[in-house]
Amino acid sequence: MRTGRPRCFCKEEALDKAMTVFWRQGYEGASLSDLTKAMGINPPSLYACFGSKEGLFKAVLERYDQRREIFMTGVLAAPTAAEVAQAYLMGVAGFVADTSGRNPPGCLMVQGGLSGGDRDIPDMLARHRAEKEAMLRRRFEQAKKSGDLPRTSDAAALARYLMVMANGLCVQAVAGASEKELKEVAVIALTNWPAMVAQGKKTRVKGPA
Amino acid sequence: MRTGRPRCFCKEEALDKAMTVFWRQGYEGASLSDLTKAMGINPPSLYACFGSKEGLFKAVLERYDQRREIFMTGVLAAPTAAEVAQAYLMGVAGFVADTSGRNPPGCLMVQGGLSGGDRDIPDMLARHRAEKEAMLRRRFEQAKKSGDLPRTSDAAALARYLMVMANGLCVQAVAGASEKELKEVAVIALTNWPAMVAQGKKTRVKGPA
DNA sequence: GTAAATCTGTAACGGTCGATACAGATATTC
DNA sequence: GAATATCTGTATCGACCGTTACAGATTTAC
Repeated sequence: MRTGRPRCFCKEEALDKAMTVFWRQGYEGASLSDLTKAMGINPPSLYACFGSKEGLFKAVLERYDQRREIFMTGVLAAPTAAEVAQAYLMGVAGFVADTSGRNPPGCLMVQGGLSGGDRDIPDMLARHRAEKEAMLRRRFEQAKKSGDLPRTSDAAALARYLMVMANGLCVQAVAGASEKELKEVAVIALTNWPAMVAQGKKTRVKGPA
Repeated sequence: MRTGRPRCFCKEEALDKAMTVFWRQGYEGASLSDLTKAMGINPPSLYACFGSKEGLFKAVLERYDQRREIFMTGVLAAPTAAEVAQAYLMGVAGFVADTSGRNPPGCLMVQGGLSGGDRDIPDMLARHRAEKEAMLRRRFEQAKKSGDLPRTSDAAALARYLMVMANGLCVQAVAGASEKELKEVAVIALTNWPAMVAQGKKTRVKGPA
């Protein structure tokens, strides 16, 4: 066992508290005093455990990823590409407009910071979002191979479309949109799945304007 | 004429310089020294002219609105609802991924700040985005009256869908997406317009899941 | 001309930022 | 027990934040 005085707080609980603050106020908007107050610890404890504010954020983001991994795994396991798309968008719509009060509105990967004094955090978040997009793209490529999606369809563009929708839902959610309103949008976005998957062909012919 | 020493800088040019800083770094990420440096003036000049950092931001946002008004007017003047949607999304896709280097990527109303230490600026920006959404909604309501859109279609949901897309495009743009990639997404989003406009009926019957 | 008004640059304000020095407390190791 | 290691709270660090006091410069009003 490790020597010295043991830690007086639960690391996971502290991360959850910090997550809420970053989620609601963004990386730059979350001050150290906001964080330590929410986490119920003093600055030296925070620094001993996480190294820096950025280190804390990275740990929070990792934990966030772990939580969302369950969701993504379920989504990708849907039997068809159409059902993947539906599960993803409806799931995101419900999640970002969470009415339970357990989470702030939106998504940490968006609300955490799109811009800032330097690009470190925005870039980090962009990489995490790109990773999710890549998961969807690979799932759609697999659907093309299995014949679920036509060969002409553009897996990358479809994944990007879903990601744009998801990010847009985050923006709308933090502006106060209700779960009902966001799910209406998700339904609209999913309505033309048949036309969408055929879009790859058109794109190849005439390209985007 | 006004008495006293005249101002040594052009107010409009200074606002444009400040706009770029807020656009790229967000409200909180833009420090006073960033702003005064970009504007080429000293703090007292800034405060005499704009009152405060928030006052400067409001003036910048007003100027931004003026610039975008030309775009929105053109979009709303399109003959059909389908063409309005196309003009809007393709226009936004081109704008937020601006390759000319004249503007930072994304949109001031999104990049300016989704979150923060307090909600003043995020709320202000949300109101401005909601205003644009309302313009689209009113245009679609008008299209319903003129028979361009079926009576069953949901003008509010269609406008919200376009807004979600536009905001998502901003997020994707600031993460480095190219104009080509964003326009591919816009094309996909517009592909199922006929199915989308009929969605209002479905929604009324079974509601969003 | 003189007075009044406004803008300018310098220089600094109090406050808060993220981050730490330090000493006391609490554990393991021997 | 003594030695060592780690965590804790207090109190504070220098840096930068948004903001402003002040004196000099430049204009109009009379």
